[in-house]
Amino acid sequence: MKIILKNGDKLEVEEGATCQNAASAISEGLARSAVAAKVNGVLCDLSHALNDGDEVEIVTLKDKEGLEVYRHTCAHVLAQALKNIYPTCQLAIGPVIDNGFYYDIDFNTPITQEDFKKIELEMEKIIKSKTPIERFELPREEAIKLMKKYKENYKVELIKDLPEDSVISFYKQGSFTDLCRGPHLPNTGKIKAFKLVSIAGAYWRGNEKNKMLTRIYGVAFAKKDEMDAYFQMLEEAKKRDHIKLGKELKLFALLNEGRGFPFFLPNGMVLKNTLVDYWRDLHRKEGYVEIQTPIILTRNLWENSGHWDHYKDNMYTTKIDGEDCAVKPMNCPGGMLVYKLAPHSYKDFPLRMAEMGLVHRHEKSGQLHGLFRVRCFTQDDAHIFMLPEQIKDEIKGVMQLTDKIYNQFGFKYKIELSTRPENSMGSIEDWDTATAALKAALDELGREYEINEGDGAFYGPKIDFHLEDSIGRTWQCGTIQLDFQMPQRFELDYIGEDGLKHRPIMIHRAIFGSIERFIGILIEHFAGKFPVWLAPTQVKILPITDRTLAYAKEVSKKLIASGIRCEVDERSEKIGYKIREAKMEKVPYVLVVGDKEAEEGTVNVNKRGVEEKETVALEAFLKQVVKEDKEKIIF
RNA sequence: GCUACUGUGGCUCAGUUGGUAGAGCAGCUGAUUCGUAAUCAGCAGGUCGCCGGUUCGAGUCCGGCCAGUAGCUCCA
Repeated sequence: MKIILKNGDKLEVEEGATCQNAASAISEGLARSAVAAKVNGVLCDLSHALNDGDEVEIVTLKDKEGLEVYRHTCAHVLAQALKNIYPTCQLAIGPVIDNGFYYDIDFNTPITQEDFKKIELEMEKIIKSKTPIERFELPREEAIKLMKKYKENYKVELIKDLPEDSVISFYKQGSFTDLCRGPHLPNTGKIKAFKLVSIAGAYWRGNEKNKMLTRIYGVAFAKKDEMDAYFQMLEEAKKRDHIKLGKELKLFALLNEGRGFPFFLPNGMVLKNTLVDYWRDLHRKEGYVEIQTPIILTRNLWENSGHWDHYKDNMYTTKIDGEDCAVKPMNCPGGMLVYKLAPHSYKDFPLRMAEMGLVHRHEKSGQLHGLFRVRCFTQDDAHIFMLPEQIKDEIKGVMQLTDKIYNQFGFKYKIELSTRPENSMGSIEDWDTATAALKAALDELGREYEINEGDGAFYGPKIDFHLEDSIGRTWQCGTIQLDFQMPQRFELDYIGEDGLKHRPIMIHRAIFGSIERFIGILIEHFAGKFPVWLAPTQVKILPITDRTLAYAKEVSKKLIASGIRCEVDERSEKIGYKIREAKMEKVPYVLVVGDKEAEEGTVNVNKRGVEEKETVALEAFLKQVVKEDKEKIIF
């Protein structure tokens, strides 16, 4: 028998010995840390039998796949523990997810988080027993019989969905057997760090018409300290929660009187307006024109756009003079009407039409969440009308603009390209040209991207941007979508060079996505410590005694005249108290002014996040803060 | 919408086995004029999410509703 063993360094060790399975092959190769093996490129158990000439690769907990095997085994240990404690519960599915696993179970007695301790103890017991995990296979009918014997109705249903002639694999650990594709750890003792974290309802097979099962979530890591780091990250995320900070920093309010409709308070309004100003300035420079279309429009428009048929449940409707109307859930139809106001020539293209549009959508109550999911929000929409040969350059332009904006906030991001789905509209040629143009734009810019085959909207291919915030979470924000539907439904046209009518190519794109949501992300990304140009209050001036109040006001006057958002704390409090408060408000610059400063015409600068304070001439400080505001510097 | 949990003054929370609410911060008034994360004193502020039930009596027990949170589903 000849086995070729590859370790992490791709060092090849040839073994002429008698390796029966992957485990023994690997043990010859000095790889104790193996949790699974790849035999000829296929992930399998360490117990997998080998044939002459097989190539075996070690999979450890450092590999993504290894960690998945580990977490999957955790799910089985959870299932076994549950069966031990609640013998009549029925198992559904127990897959691996980011950071851990879950198991969906049909309990006949309600369970709560308080039961976790008991379950975890049972899991510990199973882990300590180091029970071997063995794989066995059965023909389909036998498999169904076995699961019927165990009264696992969900498993029976799962097997019945598999092809007639398939061989079904099971994994057995002690008295517990579960239907599973595998692979798994060689024994339960390999699990070092896990914790059950939450409980939730989940529909069987994700369909809301089916029975709701109980889902138990757990996390699992190769080492205890990795798990600790994970929980630390969660703590940090909790501190940054935008709903909490929004309240503390008086940015916005969520009230019972307007569920899903956020109130923006003065501080939050500064954020919003600053973002909009920034957006407007950039778009003007990029050759966009700006429009505004009405919030309420008549039913026939929405019928024409297709929304009345397909989106009505999410739309707020009303009657005006007896005529059905709807509040816009999207800006496109209004934009189409603007396009149609006048005939267009190919010479008008590319026509870039932007709209900061306020849209309303009736989201179901359980889906609302802070500023992340609301019922009214502002989209930084734009529609670009163009010739087919302009697609590539326009996409490039939008990509570069997007890049500029995301960099402004220090976001890293990932790009996804979604291609034609099955139920697409428009000709295959159109899709091919458009998709090729999107690819060409990405390639020419040298951007890395993932392709989501068949994941485009039915009306066109799209590019999505996923932001990564300062603690590693990702958010879908920007999108560039080609739309073959709207121009057709609204019969848009232009006169080409040939004097004939043609249908324009149209994209819609958004970079922030929703201003409200983007603000929520920014709050969490910066943990409320906004860069100078965004900070609601940029400078707070603290007079040490009432004697220096006049000087403080003079300083403030100068700053305000230079366009800086500045406040004076006029209260007769001690300086320590004022400092504390200003710091908690996360103001970027706190200026302390006492007799000394008043006399010299200086300010004592306390920069956020910097321990050392410095006393500088007022003019010098003014120059610096104005520069930071204008140049939108991030720190 | 579904499942689980939560809901006490502006905020953060306490409230014992059911005996008609308590603190700190913030606010207001007064004193203090002080050099880098809380000066002192006083005052005011709540029909305990809403509705109903059990009880002599409910913030506390039961039911319904509303809202929030974690998920699920949804986001043409």
